[in-house]
Amino acid sequence: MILKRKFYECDTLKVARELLGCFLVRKLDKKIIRGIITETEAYVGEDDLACHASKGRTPRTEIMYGKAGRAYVYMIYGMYHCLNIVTENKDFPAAVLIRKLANISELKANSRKFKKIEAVELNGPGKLCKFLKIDRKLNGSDITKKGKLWVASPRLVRLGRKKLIKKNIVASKRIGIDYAEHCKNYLWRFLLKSEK
DNA sequence: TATACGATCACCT
DNA sequence: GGTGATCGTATAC
Repeated sequence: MILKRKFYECDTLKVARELLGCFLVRKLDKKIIRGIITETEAYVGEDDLACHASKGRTPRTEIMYGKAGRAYVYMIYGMYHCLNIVTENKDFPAAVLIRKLANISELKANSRKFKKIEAVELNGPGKLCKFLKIDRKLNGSDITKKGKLWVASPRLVRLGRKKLIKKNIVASKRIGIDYAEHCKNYLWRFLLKSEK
């Protein structure tokens, strides 16, 4: 089931946690690629010095002030892109950075089922965007509709998987934000431990 | 117009 | 542990 706008319109830390275990799905010309989200980070409001919106509204951060459930994609270090999903209410800037995907699989045009791609590991926002061909053309696109990019909950959620995931979430400090003063110590990075 | 630097990654020692 | 690649963005002039 595709995640609806309402899912993203609430507390960013909650959304960051609940995205763990969900599928990120990318539709390309000739195939669909998906993976399970296993690492996220929350960036919340102008008071969060690590959040791009800490400097207020700019052309770049405007998307974070918009409605929830849309993609915020930006270029970093001149060579990589990062994918975020906008959360919370209009005019409150917040988003969840998608950092890692596991169990990458693809559905080819002439096939009926997803096939796991063993060789690929998308551990890191830059690598993830590169493999899924996510760049700034997708900035602002609606994640709550089956277009080029969306998020779906795993089928087993109703059978108790949700509780299992909750028990396996680890919180830690966010990566690469040493400049963010006291905010760098917030435990706003969430990882899904291996369920083995 | 000029400059400094980053929500990264691969490669080096 | 450290560094370079590479360019959009914010900020200073």
